[in-house]
Amino acid sequence: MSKLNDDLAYEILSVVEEIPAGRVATYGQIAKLIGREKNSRLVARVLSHVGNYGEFPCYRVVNHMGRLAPGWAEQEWLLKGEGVTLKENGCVDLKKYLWEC
DNA sequence: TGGTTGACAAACC
DNA sequence: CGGTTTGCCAACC
Repeated sequence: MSKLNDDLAYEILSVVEEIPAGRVATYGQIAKLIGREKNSRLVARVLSHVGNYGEFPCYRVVNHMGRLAPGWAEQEWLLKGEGVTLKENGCVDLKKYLWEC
């Protein structure tokens, strides 16, 4: 196992862990925080691979449109449980719930 | 070794 | 916000 991959996952999860409840962050936001703004896909890839590795609130991470992860219905309920409302299209109100640092 | 894919983003309409 | 086009970079085949 490459330590590079593990370290990247650690950085991502470390940021994800700092996301407050009832708030969401975009992949680009996290990618920038870990120094990989151009590589927002890597963040998504890692999160998809770890799933719920260590009870990390990866469900608070959405894409730039506020769209949730495809093939993951549970994420919607989790966000609702935090007080995040989703639109009919399934997009989060980034104007209100986007995490600002 | 090299082309395709992707839990994406920014720019444009 | 929503579709379309382009760009980026690592993983996958």
